[in-house]
Amino acid sequence: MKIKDIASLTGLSVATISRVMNNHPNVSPETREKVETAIAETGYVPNFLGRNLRVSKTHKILIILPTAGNPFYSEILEAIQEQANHSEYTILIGVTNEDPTLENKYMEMLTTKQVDGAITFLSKYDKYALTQWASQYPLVQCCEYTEGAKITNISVDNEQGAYDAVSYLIRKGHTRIGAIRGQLYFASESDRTAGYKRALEQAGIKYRPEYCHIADYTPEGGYRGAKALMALEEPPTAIFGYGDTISIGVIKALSEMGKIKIGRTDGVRNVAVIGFDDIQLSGMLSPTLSTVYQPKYELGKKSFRLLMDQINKGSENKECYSIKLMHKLVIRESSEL
Amino acid sequence: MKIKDIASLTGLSVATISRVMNNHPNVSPETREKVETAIAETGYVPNFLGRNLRVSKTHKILIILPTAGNPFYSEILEAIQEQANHSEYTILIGVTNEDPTLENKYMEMLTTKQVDGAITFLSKYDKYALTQWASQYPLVQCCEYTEGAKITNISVDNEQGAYDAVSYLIRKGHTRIGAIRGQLYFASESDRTAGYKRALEQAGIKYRPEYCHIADYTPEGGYRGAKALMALEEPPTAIFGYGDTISIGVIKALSEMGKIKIGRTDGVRNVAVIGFDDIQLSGMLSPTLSTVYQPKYELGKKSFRLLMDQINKGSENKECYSIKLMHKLVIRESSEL
DNA sequence: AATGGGGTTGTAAACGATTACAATTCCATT
DNA sequence: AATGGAATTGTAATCGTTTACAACCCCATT
Repeated sequence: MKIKDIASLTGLSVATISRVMNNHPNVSPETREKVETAIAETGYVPNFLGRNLRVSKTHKILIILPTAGNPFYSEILEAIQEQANHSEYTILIGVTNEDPTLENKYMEMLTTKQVDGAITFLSKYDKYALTQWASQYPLVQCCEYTEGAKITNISVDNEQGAYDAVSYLIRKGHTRIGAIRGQLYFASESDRTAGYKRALEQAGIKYRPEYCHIADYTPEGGYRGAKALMALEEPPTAIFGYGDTISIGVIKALSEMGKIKIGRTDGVRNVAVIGFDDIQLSGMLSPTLSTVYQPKYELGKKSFRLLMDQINKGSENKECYSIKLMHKLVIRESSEL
Repeated sequence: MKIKDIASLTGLSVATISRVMNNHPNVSPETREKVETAIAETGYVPNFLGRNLRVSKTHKILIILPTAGNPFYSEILEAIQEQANHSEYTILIGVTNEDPTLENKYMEMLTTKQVDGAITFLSKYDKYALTQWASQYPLVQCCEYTEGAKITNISVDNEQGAYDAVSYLIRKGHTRIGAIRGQLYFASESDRTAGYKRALEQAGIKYRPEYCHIADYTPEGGYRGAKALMALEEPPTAIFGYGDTISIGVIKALSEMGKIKIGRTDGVRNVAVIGFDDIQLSGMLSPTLSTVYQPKYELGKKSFRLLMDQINKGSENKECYSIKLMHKLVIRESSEL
């Protein structure tokens, strides 16, 4: 069942059928009526392969994620989805697992016209390559940025967020503050490390490399990281996790070791924990997790909007925006016990 | 830059270029060489819109999810992604939020040839409509099934899983067992309820409707559900959550109310909690969550394989399979304190 | 009655690839 | 030298739409 069939069925031309399908104004009410009943009777739906080729649009956008498991991304994704549902766009998801081959494969979907644009959550691109991509295709970078690349990006101020978190711990009297960071893969990470160091420095605390542990952005990573930190000769009295998923594991490890206890009465001091992201789960842990809030809904919504602007604008006027949204330190129990 | 450009550049015909692109055997080594260098020099990549129309394939498959936030789905998705990465297929994700309009919109992507097949995680379809879809397009139903529909589906035995969990609680001496279920939307839910009832009945415990609370599949849902159950005149001594995300909230609520305490010494009996799914987080809670394990990796992998079989098989031989994978009761701390 | 113009419809050329089928070349065989 | 057949290449149709342009009809105006 194709447009031609409807044409012969109604005795009209394919052009007219097409006009009805696309709500073109110049169709007489009678023919429109006739065509619509024919469509309804036959259950005809247009083939997008033909349409897409003709108009050179796919109405699909690609979301490139480093990993599928992190709830932080899921929550942003949810916001993007919501926006997409209100538009005529469908989202496609590509997970790279930090495999450069896959990263390229997904970017190539732009050149091969499989998608109209992309939102990437990666940052370790070559800045020249990235600028090149961004100049040719609708593309926005979310939660990350690549130093020196000309591309629209949107994120929080990770340096300041980390600074705020660590400064808070210092104000609470901590001087031995551990950190559990990711695999050095993201710009957001370097920034958080910079903020961590700045806070220490400002308080006159010297930075100790052994306090900065490298792990996955997973509870398991945080769990192992915390165990390692606490095994040091002089273990930290507070641990800053670079993601809530990490801090979940930190809390688990500390609880297990008796370094965290709710309603403690034995006089021992609990190890303080602070995270980053503020995923939904954070309020549901015991103890609830203090963390740096990222406006995930806005990050997702705005990314989508920025991408749509680029898509609709066409190739002229290719200016790039670099947008910072506000983070917020959220104090719950884990830093207060 | 299109195939024609490469053709004129090399002085060959488009057919030959196409043959080189698709590794057809009948191309002389010299021309192949010549074409390949031309392609490399110009950076030509084929336009998939043209190709897709011609071969009537998109190399995309759609995953239809009820919600984006549940880590249970994320973990299955991860498995599907892994499979897809090894194939030439890309996955597209549609989240319905239980909006029937969206459900239809996504299913229509099959008829409009936007995707080659779909994996759906929904169950409340009209069985005739679903049979109709499944007979016309590659389609598999994952984690759910629709009674009476002819469609390939794969899931665990939810009835037996719930039965095992509740029976275990009964063996541990509990007789007042609460349940927190979802919004009556999934077949898996009805099945779990059936298993819950069967276990009670077999032990001679009468089913009390007020013990069966309805909530969202979220920590917040579980949190509120647990508070409601504990507010009953005769509160339950154990709570079975229909998903780990629910049970996370249950644990939170109970901890807050002092109904769960790790290393309790006051002689009070803790309320037991058990979940369903076994998401990665479950081992990272305090207390760790006892639950019914679902083989998420296999569910994802097998779904993808089953879909590929259908896609590759074409329209002939449309037989449906109904596959049950094994669940497993995983006992951790939350049921043992 | 001729003219002009708005509204409606049709004709046919795209879009960029793949692929039957036909045509050509090249060699070995007779 | 003529023939046949395999290997290679080219021609042109095709996939299902959209859309510029042409064509037509109908009616009001002159």
